[in-house]
Amino acid sequence: MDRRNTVQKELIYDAVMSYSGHPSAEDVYREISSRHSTISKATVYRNLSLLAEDGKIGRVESFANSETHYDHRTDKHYHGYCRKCGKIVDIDLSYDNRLAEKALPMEDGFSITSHELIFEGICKECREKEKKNGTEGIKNREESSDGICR
Amino acid sequence: MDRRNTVQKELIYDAVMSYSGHPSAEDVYREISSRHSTISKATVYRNLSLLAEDGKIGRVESFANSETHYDHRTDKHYHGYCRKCGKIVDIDLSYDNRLAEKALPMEDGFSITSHELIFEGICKECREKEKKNGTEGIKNREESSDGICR
DNA sequence: CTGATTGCAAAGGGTTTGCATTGGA
DNA sequence: TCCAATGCAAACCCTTTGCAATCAG
Repeated sequence: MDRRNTVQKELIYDAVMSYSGHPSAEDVYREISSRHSTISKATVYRNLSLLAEDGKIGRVESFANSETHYDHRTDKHYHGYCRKCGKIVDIDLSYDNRLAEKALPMEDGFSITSHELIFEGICKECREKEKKNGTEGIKNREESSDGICR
Repeated sequence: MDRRNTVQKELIYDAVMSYSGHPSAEDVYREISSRHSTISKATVYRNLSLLAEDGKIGRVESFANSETHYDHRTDKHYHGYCRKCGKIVDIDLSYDNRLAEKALPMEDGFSITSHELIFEGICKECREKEKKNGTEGIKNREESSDGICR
């Protein structure tokens, strides 16, 4: 099952690499379809998976039932997750391989291969919004559809 | 918006507390509906959310687009996640509050409130299955529907 | 040529929601 | 009484899949 190069794959790769942040499949699709209007969402999903599998781009596993995000960085590092708008940010904390060695699964035979460390919090924009309208709710992810907090 | 006690809420709470492991909403629903056949899935989802919000039960945030799992433990601790069947296991590694202090968000104004550390790996049952039929695929989660690996 | 890749639309899973009804405080 | 909680079904979001057509190697 050898890989072939297609215009679409190229476009998708370029979109991720040039994206300042951590785009979701939807973000990549939106970005590309403005110019290449015939691209299909399925193609975007398929290629993001392939590219991540091949280590060409990074994948930020989804958290709390949100979307999967992709990353132009391919080195292991940690992420922060805004609990209001779902935005992903990079965290400056060196990746600690020894963590997996220290961890003892409490079930016989479970073997650890890697780890993910996610810092939950709130981003600047969402905190300011919270202050303004006194919103307390923890899931106003829809408020972010104005595009500001992404 | 004060909370009321209902038979259903009680049943759901009891199901989580007596479950050996980390049940999903589906697990809880299946467990209860065998006796209380009229309970609705929506009620299970709603109550699991309320109970977790009130800190009566724990919630294990979903990982890699799998289901959300719940926990009879309410103290902060880490989990392992089987990449083949999605099973959740407890990890014996003391919860490190200082991790959040050491982490520096690379975006201005992002404030961290907590963290999740997930150890990815493979459980005993899935490893043995892999050996047997030489399956290499990383997403045979359907194989677990036989109920063994949960 | 040949089979990997595409676009489309339909299906999938996990979860949430609208609404009339029920029932706890 | 009154509003939170229920059951049901439909809607929801994100993602995957089946299929015939296309296109890279």
